[in-house]
Amino acid sequence: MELILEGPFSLKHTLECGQFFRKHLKDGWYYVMTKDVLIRVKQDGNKLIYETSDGSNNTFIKHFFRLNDNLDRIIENINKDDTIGTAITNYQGLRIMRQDPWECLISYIISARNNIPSIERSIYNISRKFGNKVKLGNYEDYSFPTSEQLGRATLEDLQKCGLAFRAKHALATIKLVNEGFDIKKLQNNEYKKAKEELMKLMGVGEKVADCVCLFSLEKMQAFPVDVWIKRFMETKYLDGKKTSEKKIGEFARDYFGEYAGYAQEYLYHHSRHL
DNA sequence: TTCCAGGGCCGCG
DNA sequence: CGCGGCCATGGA
Repeated sequence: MELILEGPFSLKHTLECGQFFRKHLKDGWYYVMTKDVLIRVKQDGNKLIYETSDGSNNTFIKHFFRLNDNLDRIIENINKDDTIGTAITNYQGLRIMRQDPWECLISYIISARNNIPSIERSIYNISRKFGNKVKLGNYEDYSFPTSEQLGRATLEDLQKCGLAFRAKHALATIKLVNEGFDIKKLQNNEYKKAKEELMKLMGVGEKVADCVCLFSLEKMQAFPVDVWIKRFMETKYLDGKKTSEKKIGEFARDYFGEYAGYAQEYLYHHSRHL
């Protein structure tokens, strides 16, 4: 199938900026696994050419890649100085994606004090072990396990999948969700309230909560502060002074405004390629 | 060998 | 509240 892009979009920058863990580039196609849908997609100028495992069409693709966001207006909003200006120029068309809240939550609990290849491997392992096989042509992947499916996992299972010390965090959160903690419903709350509720979960602190808010709960002012963004912000925006993650987040939301999360993703990607 | 990874929890002052 | 120690594992 084919989708004509109406605003700026870069599939490459969007998928490779680090926000999303389940993608694989093969023979010029990106294979993207989200929830229980496998997508094969590539970009040709202002066109997206794609196929989905369940027949999902343009509406789904637009939703997933936030193609309805007015990116020109957002960029105009956050383009406050030369530092972010450079990042914006380098990664034109980068968009925040709209991930599934449950998948995003578990993924970022796994991300704690971890590196990206290892995070990707752990997520793949739990999907293979507890999810369902999904096929697209001769390519195979596994759906992200539902909370019910992950509810069958033991601590040892999760450790074998490579979660290490994060296994007990994940297990406690899985249990709470299965007891009725509704993540998706937090979309209806204000940013601060949604974040506060998320932080009641095991393995979810400031940073993970901000990632879940930004990538899956429509909170575009969330500004996740990890080690990379912390160093970069201290150097470029805070006069080289050591500053707490909390204060960096507060500064960024105040400085960049309601789309601070977009600013964060451009700066994060930029900071990792210096 | 040592250091680090898209941190969070816990105990302490 | 803010701080330091600790948590497991693989790769550079």
